[in-house]
Amino acid sequence: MPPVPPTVYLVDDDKGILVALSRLLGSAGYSVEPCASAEEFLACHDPDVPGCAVLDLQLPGMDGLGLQGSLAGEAPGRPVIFLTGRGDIPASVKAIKAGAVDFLTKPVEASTLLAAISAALVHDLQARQGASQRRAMTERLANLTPREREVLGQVVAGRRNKQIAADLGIAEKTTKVHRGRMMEKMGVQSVADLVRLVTVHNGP
Amino acid sequence: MPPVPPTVYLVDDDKGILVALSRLLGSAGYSVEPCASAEEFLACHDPDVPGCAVLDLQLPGMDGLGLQGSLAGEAPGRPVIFLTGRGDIPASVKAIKAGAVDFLTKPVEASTLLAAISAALVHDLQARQGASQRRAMTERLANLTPREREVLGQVVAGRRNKQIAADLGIAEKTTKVHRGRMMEKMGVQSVADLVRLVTVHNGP
DNA sequence: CTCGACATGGGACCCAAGGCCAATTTCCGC
DNA sequence: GCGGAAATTGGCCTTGGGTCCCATGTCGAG
Repeated sequence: MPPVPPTVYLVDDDKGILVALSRLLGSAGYSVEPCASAEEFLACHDPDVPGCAVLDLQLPGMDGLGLQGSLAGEAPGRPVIFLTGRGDIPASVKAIKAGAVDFLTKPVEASTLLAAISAALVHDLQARQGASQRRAMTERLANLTPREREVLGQVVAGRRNKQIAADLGIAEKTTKVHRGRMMEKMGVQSVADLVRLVTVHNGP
Repeated sequence: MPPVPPTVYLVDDDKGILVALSRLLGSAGYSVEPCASAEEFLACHDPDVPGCAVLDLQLPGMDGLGLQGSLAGEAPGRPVIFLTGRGDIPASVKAIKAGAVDFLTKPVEASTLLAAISAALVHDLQARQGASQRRAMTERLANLTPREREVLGQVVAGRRNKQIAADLGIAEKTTKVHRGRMMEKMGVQSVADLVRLVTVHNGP
């Protein structure tokens, strides 16, 4: 449906699996990127493309969990689904705790894998939207002068202009000026909106 | 250290396990509540006691995952650790996804179990603190009159007194009265504090 | 040196918020 | 029906927030 179909990165050292899954996912409408190793995946991986990763646990070089760790370092974290033949419980627990969307075992039902991928893509979309909002926020923050940022903090903390002025050692009039320009640059009309903006940004 | 030591609920149909773990956890300073079945556990379970639950997967009657589901329905959700002999990967994935703190397999290292319990107790403590704050908030909300609640919503939304008055079809003066009493009852001095209070309450 | 961004404020003015005092109406429970 | 809580509104005054115009001073880039 979207103009840019989501990409599923397949990472497995078994060529047969790679071919079979590529066919399955391709016919499901996904763009597929098959890789035989973590290194190969990292080389062709574009964090800006929406999609998810389906990883085997056993890989030459860096293993699946290690790759998941690398991926988690980036933002927005690419959603990961594990698909492995010889997984054990500790590995599955570790993977899910580290944020994996699912942990499946071979052989896998096509419907199961597709459902997991669908869920992962939902996660990815939401993560991207959140990241986009956070970027916009960071940008607006960057346009503030140091003084305006200080005033922002105090306003969000619920301080009065008079108190802020006393804290900063300036006239109340001046804080009004900074405050007004800050509200303008942040694109909000009310303290309520400002607080929501800031807490949403710093929270998740 | 705390005057009321946290309780660890042990649910396992193997008497030997129950005895052995009771001894281990008792000597670690925990209060222990051994149960042979989900039903027995639910009967002696007091949600108000701080602590966590260590569940086997296979139980007579309701199984571990079912029990976890029941527990999740309550608030604050009692933290659950699974400890099982014949667990499989899908069960472990399901358990962790459903919020289990950990999923361990028998035989378990004492240090592993104790670490998991320690983590679970941290979760429990934080959940209790959050629930306590939410209760306090709900109580304050309950003390508001219907009108005050309406005004609360509009104020948090950043509306002006004049707009609120127009929306409610009343005089601006009246909204000021409601607003003042609402701020008083909510125990906040500024709109910023109010917004934080409300969003923290409705968020997590 | 000049320009622009930043910080600083004074004066005037307007609107918003809130406190104080007083009043009416409505509805509920005893 | 009476007491009381809730909702409603008025007037009056103070404080707070926000805007406009204007002015000064610093500092770094060009």
